[in-house]
Amino acid sequence: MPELPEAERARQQIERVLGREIVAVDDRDTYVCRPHAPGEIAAVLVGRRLTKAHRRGKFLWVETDDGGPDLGLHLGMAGRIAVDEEESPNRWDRFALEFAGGGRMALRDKRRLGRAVIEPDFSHVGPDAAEVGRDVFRERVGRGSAPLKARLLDQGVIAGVGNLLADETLWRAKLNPKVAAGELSVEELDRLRRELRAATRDAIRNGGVHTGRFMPSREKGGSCPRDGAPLARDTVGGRTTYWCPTCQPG
DNA sequence: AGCATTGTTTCACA
DNA sequence: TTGTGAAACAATGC
Repeated sequence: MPELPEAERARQQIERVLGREIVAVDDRDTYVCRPHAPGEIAAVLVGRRLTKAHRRGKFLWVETDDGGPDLGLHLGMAGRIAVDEEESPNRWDRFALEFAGGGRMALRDKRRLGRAVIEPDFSHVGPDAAEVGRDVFRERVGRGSAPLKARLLDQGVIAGVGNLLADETLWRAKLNPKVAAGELSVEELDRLRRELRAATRDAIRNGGVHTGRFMPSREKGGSCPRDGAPLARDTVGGRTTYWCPTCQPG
């Protein structure tokens, strides 16, 4: 599920619990909470309140009051933020905060690749894919011999693009995922950025990356929503990739 | 049974 | 040293 649009939704969920006093923390999952030992996160959060929720790409972090440490969260491959839900606690809650008055916020993640950590380090994370300016986008994305899609997926280049959003964006921009990123013209880079922003905005508004226009066709036997051509399928940047060979020519 | 998976990190290699 | 690509990680679903 989680790419930039889902992470933004998660950030908005976190905002619902700002200001509440934390009375308990479940940080027993030593994989999700690595490198922290059980109880370590609890020790610094109990008694505090979350004050502000931030996001850069798919990375989330929350400030705490009185100069307390930031709490970093990542949804991994299948996580989401569950706030004050009925079925809580849930067997797939990998990390959770309990608040005074009975409320609860959990990182609910079947795959267990999500992450909860104190004082997260984002020094190797690029600018947010939906916020990055034109000139910075040109400079960061439009270089290298790696396939364009691999460049988009590199969170150190720009942050927030996942496998589905990459396919959706490249289809909208009519660019081939396999072309070397450094070969793009300035016009193509600007078009790519424009479609990335539009695809991201649409996904946030409509409820997730799976609501993209290209997504229903993105399966074996699928055809292009624009011209009906059978889609091509291959592994690009280490991920399964679909594209239209007609309107996204190499 | 075997394979794929909306993500990130680590490691090997050029 | 830098850039690129594959494998590992965990667990579920088809």
